[in-house]
Amino acid sequence: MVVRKRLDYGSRGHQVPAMPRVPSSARGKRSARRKKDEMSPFDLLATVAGTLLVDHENSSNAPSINAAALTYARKRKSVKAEQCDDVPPLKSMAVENCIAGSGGVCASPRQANICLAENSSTRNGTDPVLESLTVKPDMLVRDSVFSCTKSCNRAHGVGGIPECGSSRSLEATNQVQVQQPMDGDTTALYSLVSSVDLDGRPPALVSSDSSSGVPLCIHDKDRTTSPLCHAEVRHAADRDDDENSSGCTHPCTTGNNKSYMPQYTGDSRIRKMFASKIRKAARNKMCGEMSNKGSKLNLCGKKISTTRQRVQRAMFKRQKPVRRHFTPSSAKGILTEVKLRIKSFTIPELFIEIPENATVGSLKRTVMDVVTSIIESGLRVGVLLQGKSIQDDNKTLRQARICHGENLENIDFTLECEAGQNSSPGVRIPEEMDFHGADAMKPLAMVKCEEPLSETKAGYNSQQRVQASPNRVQSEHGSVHSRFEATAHEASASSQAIVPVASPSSEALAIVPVCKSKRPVIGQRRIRRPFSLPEVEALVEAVEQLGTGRWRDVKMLAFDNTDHRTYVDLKDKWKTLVHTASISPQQRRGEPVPQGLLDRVLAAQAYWSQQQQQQISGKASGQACSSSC
DNA sequence: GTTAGGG
DNA sequence: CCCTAAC
Repeated sequence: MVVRKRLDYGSRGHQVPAMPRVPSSARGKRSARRKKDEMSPFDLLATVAGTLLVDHENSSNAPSINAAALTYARKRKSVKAEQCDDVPPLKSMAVENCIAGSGGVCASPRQANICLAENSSTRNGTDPVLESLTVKPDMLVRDSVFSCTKSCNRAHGVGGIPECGSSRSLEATNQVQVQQPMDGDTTALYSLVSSVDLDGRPPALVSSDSSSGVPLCIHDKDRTTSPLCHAEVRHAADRDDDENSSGCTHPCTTGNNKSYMPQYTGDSRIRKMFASKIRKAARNKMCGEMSNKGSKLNLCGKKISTTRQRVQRAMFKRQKPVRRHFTPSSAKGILTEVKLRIKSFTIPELFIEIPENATVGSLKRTVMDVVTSIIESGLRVGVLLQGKSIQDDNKTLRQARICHGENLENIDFTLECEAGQNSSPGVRIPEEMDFHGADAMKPLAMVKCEEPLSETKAGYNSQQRVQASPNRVQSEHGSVHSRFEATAHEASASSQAIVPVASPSSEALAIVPVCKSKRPVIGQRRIRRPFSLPEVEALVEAVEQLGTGRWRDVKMLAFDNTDHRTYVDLKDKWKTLVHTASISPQQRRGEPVPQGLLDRVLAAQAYWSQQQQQQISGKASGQACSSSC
């Protein structure tokens, strides 16, 4: 039943999560639980997989692949396990590298950006998406070879594993050479890779997965071997899983998980940052997409029931996006697992103001927050085939020949932040940063460094300093760019240069990614833009004419051409003006407002309040009268 | 979409 | 400035 259900689940019946998802808490503890839970499903799956393979006409190679996949999965876990003994040191190293390599992506230039996003505390290596993507088939193959060799010798002869040139596999570099076990099997390999890498599923299941997924695309040469391999592999996997998981797998995945998607995990810091509904919405949206993708992936069918669920889970999420693009092939009835690579991941340049007393930790957090917010604003995926961007989203993968192994290596993906996509290189000044009217001419001082910062002030000031400009490369890392002003008052401190924000507490450091796009990034707090004297005058005058309670009209009358002042802003400003006028001059802060103006504020406030009272009373009396009458 | 008011 | 309730 279980198996069947799973089969039904996947369009091809290939992908079913072999194991019911265990509560996260439980998942964490793998070894004990795993053996018990996984064994039976595993057997079932293996059996089914074997059947499928046999039935499949074109799946001659599948078996070896499957076996390889299983082995791989196992190996990843158990690189250090006993099995490794058989494997030459180099190989084992290679494997580890590979494994780590998945995480090792960060090492590459491309991932630098991503790494940036990662939580510093966690181990750098692994971008979820990248990681999954990075894993190369070769690795799988290799591993599979080893394991297969060991467990089933037949696989060797059959599978084109031999080609894998084990020697090569050693590639000292994290880059794993892609070795195709057999020609034409690339697809299979890819499928294996993906299946293996995919969400954290137990290795055991992998076999079933691969078998299910691979057959169509792969040309299996020896069906017979498959069953055997499966069985053996499986066992090996079982054996090794526990140990392995703790060993190799762990480091990579764990690190990845933690580091990579903090935003989704509910990092308190981030939550704080995105306190508003909009922000939450944005995050939910992202998560929702992710989950959707995840489900989709599941449909695609990868079930690796290993002990590493925990670890892989994260990977799964990451991979989803990419894999998702390949689902079309499955629509045709063929599931093809492919290895994907992220050619580039562009994150807008970050401009962050750093308080002098900032700590490394605060800087990291700041960067994390910024990157998180940027990423949450959305990512765009681009597909490159042989370096050429594929613009036609409606083109089927088959049309693009993406589902065939020969072209898989030519496919790359790019990730771009939606927020930055429209922005042009260079400094972008958000709409909010635009200066309208007289204010624009004022010298802008980023921060009044000379001025002692009250808590509030510090907070505000610190908030405005981050600017992100996509695609822009800049050498001044960590420097603060004063693109906009914080206070109208004096430009003395530094009207332009990079001025560190003197904030009393590094904690006050807040970042606001700035996007040039007119539409502010969702969830981003607007920069503080104190009302200038002319603005205050205009406001007072308008209110004197229209009264309080007609803020929309006030806006249209006095600030119609000022986009960054909403009627809510005007209302708030009036509120503060009234308050300011009602307190002693010594208690007032900020740019002083002429007493004359404040007097007018009070007068207008009194007048219109009275008017409102009268209206209310009149209304009430009218109602009373009417009711009484 | 506005307004009002608390944070 | 943000957020929300209430219109």
